[in-house]
Amino acid sequence: MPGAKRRAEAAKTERREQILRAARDVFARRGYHHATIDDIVARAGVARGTFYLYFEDKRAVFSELIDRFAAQITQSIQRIVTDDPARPVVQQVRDNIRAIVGTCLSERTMTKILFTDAVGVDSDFDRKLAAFYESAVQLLTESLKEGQSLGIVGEGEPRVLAYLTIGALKELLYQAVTLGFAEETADVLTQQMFSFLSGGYLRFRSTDAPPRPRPRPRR
Amino acid sequence: MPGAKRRAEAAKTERREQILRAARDVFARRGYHHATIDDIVARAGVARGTFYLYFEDKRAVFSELIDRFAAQITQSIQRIVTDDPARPVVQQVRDNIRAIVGTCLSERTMTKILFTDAVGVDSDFDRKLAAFYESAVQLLTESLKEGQSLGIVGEGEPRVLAYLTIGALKELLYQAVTLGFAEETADVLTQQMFSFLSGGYLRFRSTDAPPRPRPRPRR
DNA sequence: CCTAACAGTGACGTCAGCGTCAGTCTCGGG
DNA sequence: CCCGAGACTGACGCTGACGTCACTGTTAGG
Repeated sequence: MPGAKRRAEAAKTERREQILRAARDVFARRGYHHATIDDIVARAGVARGTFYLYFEDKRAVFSELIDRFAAQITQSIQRIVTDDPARPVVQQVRDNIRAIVGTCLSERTMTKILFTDAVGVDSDFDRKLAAFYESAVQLLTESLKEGQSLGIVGEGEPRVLAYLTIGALKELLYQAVTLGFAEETADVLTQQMFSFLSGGYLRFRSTDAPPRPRPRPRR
Repeated sequence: MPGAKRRAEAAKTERREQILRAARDVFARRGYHHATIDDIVARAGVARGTFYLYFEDKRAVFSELIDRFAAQITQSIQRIVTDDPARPVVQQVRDNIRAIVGTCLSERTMTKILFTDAVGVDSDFDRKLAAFYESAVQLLTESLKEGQSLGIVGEGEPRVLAYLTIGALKELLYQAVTLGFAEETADVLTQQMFSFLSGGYLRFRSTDAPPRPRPRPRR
């Protein structure tokens, strides 16, 4: 029977997933460093030895979880194109923010893990993560540079702007997930983030402030 | 001799400091979780037992380091007053940003530790830290509300704005410290942060964007 | 029905890091 | 000069988590 092999294959994959899910929950609850293999196998309902049939060690499961989540986020971001009149850049920017917010709100557990435990696991892992992070910063920096030359992005060191942007977004997402905001708030958060990027919030009568547009009263 | 006792006292304090410094350096190099008591005493040049004469355990040293640093940051922030014509609010905001940036740049090691290791130490410690963090958010949120009623701060949920602000600042500081920016860049960073808060950076012809001021061309 | 292949098990030996404490050293007061 | 208080030391025993491996259970093919 050729189906037998296939069924066995599927069962193995499912077991793997089962362990991954258990690990994810345990990491979220106890934090990477306090989580033990025993916690994970207990949660997954398998024996200690079984874990080692599927993963090298704790670090390996963690790594796989993060890799998947990182890929999920990366996928949700669309590179911005400036030559499509049907899709204004504003909308594309908004869509990207929205997509990231949506992904994080639908994967709260992983979001929390990514933001609280991913740093300090291991120096190798830290390097890998830093590389991923750097590529995100790089992408945004490039986009900002391009935006500046198109007059869509204001003056300022692009890389610094990228840090500020990512930092703000990270914090917003972290809090949203931690405080348990409903998934429906995604649009509101996107709006707030977008408006923050568009105009900041400080409004001074342009005295000694740097050359910047003065706000007009609403409407 | 009454001075004898005092000298002994001073020696003890100095020893304590010596261990604290060693611990700080070890935490920065290896991260909280990978740092061992042996690492710390080796660096401090004292025996294992001595450590326990001064601190309960690893967590206690760490806690003291963080407490001191948190106090240092808290001190550097001045509550904003709106009724002193000699000190415009703009300047006070700027000064606060500048003070925080300055503190973090002059205490790079602690800044790095605070941002990378402080979360996930221990659930008690996490709670303490969350409380400190919350008080900062609270303070900023209140200020923003007040600012809104004075027309200095634009519309938006104050608490969300607080998260965005703190997130941006955190990331900026973390990167500045990690990438080893010179202390002289403090003013530049302050300027960038301030200008980010003042006007964001996205500039769109006001088509479908939310009601916001349209940028005037510079000068 | 038998058995080989293989997934799953969990008791076991190992070890890193911890906190202790009996003993040593130092130094100031008598 | 001697003694005792107290700072300091580091070898020691303990523990909790790890990864292994000899064994057990299951199932498909003969």
